[in-house]
Amino acid sequence: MQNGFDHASTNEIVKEAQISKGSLFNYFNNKKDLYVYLFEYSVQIIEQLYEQIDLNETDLFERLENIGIQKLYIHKKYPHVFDFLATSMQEESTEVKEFIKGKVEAIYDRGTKIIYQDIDYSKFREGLDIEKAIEILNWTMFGFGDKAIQQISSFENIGEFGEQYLKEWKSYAEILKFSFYK
Amino acid sequence: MQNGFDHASTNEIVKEAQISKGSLFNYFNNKKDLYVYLFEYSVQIIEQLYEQIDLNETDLFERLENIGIQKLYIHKKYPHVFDFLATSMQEESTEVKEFIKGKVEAIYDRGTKIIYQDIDYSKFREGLDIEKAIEILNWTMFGFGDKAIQQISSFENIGEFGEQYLKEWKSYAEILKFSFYK
DNA sequence: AGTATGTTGACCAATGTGGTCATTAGTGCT
DNA sequence: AGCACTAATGACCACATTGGTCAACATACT
Repeated sequence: MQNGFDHASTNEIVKEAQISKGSLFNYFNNKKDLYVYLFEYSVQIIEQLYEQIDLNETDLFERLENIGIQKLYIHKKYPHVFDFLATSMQEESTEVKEFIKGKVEAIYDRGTKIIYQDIDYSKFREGLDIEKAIEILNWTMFGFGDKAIQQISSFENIGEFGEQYLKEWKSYAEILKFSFYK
Repeated sequence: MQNGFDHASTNEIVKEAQISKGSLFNYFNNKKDLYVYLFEYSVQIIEQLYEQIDLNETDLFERLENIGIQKLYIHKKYPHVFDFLATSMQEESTEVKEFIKGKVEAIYDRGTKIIYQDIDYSKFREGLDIEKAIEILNWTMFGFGDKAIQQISSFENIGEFGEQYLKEWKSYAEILKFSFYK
């Protein structure tokens, strides 16, 4: 995730993971296999997130709020999954480029499709460019998410953090609702 | 910028830069000197940006709009300056870590101090949490900036792009003003 | 004790590392 | 053209790191 495929040496990996070189190559035939495994693992985690989305919730803010919390919990459990996929998208190494090609984009596309499915857009005020409004909402959610992740390590109790996170987010959401909703 | 100090090999650098190894080490004593030069060069570019800020403009949206355009032009001229400093902040290499230490943060702090100097906050509606509003504004500016940068390469004429960029940004700004201003 | 499974790190050939320097190419001047 | 000077080159160096192997060891269970 930090260095990309070519510059991620197995020596560094085993040192960081505190396992021996032999053990790594006992479980994986080669470096590429390890990468592929990690990639597919990350994909699977994100697919799980998609499946947990409640499509009966038609309010956009509520929907995104739920996803945000899920994401937070996933990030606590698997801290590098999202970053790994994000960086894999701009992987330069010829050895894995072919394998990745288009896969991440496809997942993101599927994600946005699900996330915005069956949303009740009649709640938005007239004269508003809804697409742009959603972009703004997305950007502030990402921004807020990043901010939260930086603070997450200072909290022991994830549940407690989740509550405070939710409460704080609601005040940001309120500001945007003021402009977005009727 | 892509690999960090340790994993940025001089071989790769000269290949990418299309110069010979000898030429690189004719102008720089060693790899660290090159890094330090690049760092200070980037800092200088950003300082220039700060100096161009018009402090007589007290409207926050106008102020940020001007800075956004300046940033866009800088990005066109020096495409990696901002990314270089952003990644240098999380540089792990012991060889340059000490040199960077705190410098980037200091520059960012100075930046935010200047950017929000003498802003007329009386324009904001009552009951609004101004700090949070500014965060939202920042996040959407970053988001919009990223989006613009991805499109910038497809434009030949930077001036033309700047105009379209500005026009599009104004419609985002309008949505936020609806919530922020009286 | 014996077997099966998991883990280790010294070791390997191959490649890559930051850096050097004698040689060559290019430029400007007379 | 000839000369002087600067700038660019890439083969070369000693050494470090690379992905990957494998015989030896540790542990757990019957």
